[in-house]
Amino acid sequence: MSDFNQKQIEILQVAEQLFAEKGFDGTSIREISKIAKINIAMVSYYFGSKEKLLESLILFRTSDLKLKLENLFDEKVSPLQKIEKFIAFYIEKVNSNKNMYQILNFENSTKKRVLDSAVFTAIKKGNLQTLKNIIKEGQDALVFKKNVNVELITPTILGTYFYFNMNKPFFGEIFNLESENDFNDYVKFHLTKHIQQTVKALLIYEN
Amino acid sequence: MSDFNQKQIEILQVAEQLFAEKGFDGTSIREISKIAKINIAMVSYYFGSKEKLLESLILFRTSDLKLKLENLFDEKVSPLQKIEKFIAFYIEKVNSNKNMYQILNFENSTKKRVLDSAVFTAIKKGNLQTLKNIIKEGQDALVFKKNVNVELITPTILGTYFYFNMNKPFFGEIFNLESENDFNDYVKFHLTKHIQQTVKALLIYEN
Amino acid sequence: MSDFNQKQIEILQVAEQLFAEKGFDGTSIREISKIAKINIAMVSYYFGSKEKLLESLILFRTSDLKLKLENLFDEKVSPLQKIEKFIAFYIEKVNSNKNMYQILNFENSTKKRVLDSAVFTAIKKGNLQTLKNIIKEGQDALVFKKNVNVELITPTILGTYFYFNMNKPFFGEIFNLESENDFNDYVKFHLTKHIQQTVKALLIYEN
Amino acid sequence: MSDFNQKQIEILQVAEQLFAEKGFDGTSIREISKIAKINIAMVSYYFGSKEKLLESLILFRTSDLKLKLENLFDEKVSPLQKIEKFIAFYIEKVNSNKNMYQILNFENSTKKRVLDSAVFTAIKKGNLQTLKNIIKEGQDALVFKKNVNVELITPTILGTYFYFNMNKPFFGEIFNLESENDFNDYVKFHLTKHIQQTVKALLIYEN
DNA sequence: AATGAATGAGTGTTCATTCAT
DNA sequence: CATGAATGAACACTCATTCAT
Repeated sequence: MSDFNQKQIEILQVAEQLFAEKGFDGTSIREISKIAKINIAMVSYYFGSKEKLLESLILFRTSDLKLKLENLFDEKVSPLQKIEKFIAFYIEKVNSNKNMYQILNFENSTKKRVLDSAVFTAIKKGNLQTLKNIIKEGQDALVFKKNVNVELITPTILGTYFYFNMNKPFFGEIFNLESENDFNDYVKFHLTKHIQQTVKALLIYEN
Repeated sequence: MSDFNQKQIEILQVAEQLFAEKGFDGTSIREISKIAKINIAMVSYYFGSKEKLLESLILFRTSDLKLKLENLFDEKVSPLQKIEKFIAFYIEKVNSNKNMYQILNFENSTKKRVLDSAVFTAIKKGNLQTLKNIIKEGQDALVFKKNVNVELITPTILGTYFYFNMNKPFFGEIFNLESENDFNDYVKFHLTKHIQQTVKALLIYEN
Repeated sequence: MSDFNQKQIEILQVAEQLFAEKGFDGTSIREISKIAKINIAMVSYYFGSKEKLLESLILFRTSDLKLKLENLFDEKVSPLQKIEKFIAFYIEKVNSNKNMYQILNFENSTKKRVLDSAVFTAIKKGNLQTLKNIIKEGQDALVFKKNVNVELITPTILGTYFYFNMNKPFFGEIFNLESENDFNDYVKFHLTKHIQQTVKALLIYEN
Repeated sequence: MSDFNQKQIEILQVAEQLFAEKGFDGTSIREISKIAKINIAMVSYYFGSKEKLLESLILFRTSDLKLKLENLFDEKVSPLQKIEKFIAFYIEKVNSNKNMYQILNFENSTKKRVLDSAVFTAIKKGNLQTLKNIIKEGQDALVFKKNVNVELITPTILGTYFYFNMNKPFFGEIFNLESENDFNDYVKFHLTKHIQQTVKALLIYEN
């Protein structure tokens, strides 16, 4: 799937961690090389530059960001169940790639670097289309109402998750989440359910 | 309200803009001083250090971040209308302070700097309490259902907005928003409505 | 005449010396700052960059490169004497700026950097014109012959000097020149005379 | 004559070109290896080091630098004609090895590297002796005058050429030389003649 | 009260070279 | 015999900060 060797992958993993923790500009190559226990020249040697390291990292993780749901929908399940599965799947995917999403969210907001948005736009559009198909199916089956802004549902799904994640200390205090494990469990069992409830209500309730 | 002089305020405004655009680490004091047309030494002189400049900036803007809704709820309006107002008010506030929120969101995610979270926690808790009061009122009036995770509603409200904002290029393309004005109009008229719909559905619909 | 302060001038002098000795690329900012006993950041601080240091150096010395001969020719002297004076003056000027000429000669040959040749072209053309005027005068007085390629006389004058200078070790051995002083004396008394003889012969002798 | 294999010769040729264009320090092994389409390690492998590559290059070209005039002077020609031939031959040789001379001129001026001057001294002395023989012959035949500094004639011959060459842009403009071909033609037909005229005048004209 | 001058530490990057294979 | 992988040292340059005035 990727043509990075073991050393390169180690560097990418360290970089991912640090970029997520401290931002791209807040992370120095020296720091990466120190933690990854490699020579400082290796980053330039392997990736060309710090910026290209970021690009490589994105490339390395991009395949992980695509939702692979095709087979998920072969089965005979109701649109409602499909929505639930879609959300659970999406949140789980994002949560298990949270470092990468943290990086992308920030670097995307920044006007400094222009990440190759064509790739991401394509992924987003693909995911959006999947969602649209499910909703269309539900609307045709008269289960879902019609006057809903489908494009804004993804912001609600992911935005809820990201906001929760960005304010981890706050919600950690509120919900008494002490470990990374606690956090992940909360996401899996409560946050996901909340988002599912929210979206289902939006799709079903007429107002 | 604040004890910053005119020059300091100018610096803070430039810093806010640049920190939002390029991140804290991606912005140099040189750049700030150049744009603000002040001497480089002035930042350290006025604020002590770059880090303290950020703290001052947060302090300077913090009062803007508090929702001032007290008087809003004196009137006799239904809980549903109150929720709508609350959301509209919240989004409008956040959108008009988006640079500051952009900075806070990122710096908060970062493990590098520990912003004085006591202040923000207090603000967040205050806003949360306001929301809780409204919902309690609606539940008591049997308009809202009971099994809802109130603490996760703010993530839905703000998260939807932030995700939309962070992916401005994507949604700009989808919704054909060409100017900052178009964007603000879309937020005001469509995104706000979507969030209101979503939260109302969640609060009312039983599932 | 120049707007460089004392520290800057010191740096320029050290840079001139080192650039002449080791070439621009062979000289590091570290070395300059060490010898000039200044902080390494000062070069960038004062001049912007290493390349701009070179430009500043050229600017600093450019005025020295112009032949100021005007007053020299007010007097009633023969064209032959004027040629002799011109050559003596030119060689003396070049020899006392030999470091600068060494730098210019090399950097000019190099395709890497394009020194602002407009300035130098102007100087060269000015000097050439001075020479042309003298020769014209001699030709009008029927002292000098006509079929001479005036433009190639400067190459003969300066080229002879530079070749001698570039092969200092060789000629030092041949002529037993042991010190810088010996060298300068040889230039002043013998090389200059040789060049004068050469040019005069060329201008007078018919072949 | 040389024990360099084809690959080594290719490297030497590329190095010669680049050293002439950008100087020794301005040229990186990476660049050489890229253009010569060889592995970076090959330079060190074949030549030991970058510095030794330069030495090898000089060694490789040294034989080209010797004037092979022996057979030229078997014939019954006048000293004047011999001088003319000597100059034409010398200039032609130097011009066709101009890259190498460019390198030597610079690296010789530099105090950084001490090129094995014994070899060059020998060559120069040999060439000088040839010239001396011719001039002696002319003086004995009472064609040339006696009071001439023979050792300074080579500086005049080569210096004129080098100065012309180092200021190619300037003379290109003056003489309207647009291509390398134009330049070479000018050297061959006009510059050479000028130098011949100059030296002949110096040798014949009494002053 | 304000600033120009200056600096040490740190930045990303390139260098020639080495070495295991 | 030849080379891809790797590296320590050095590179030019920028950083936030200090300090004398």
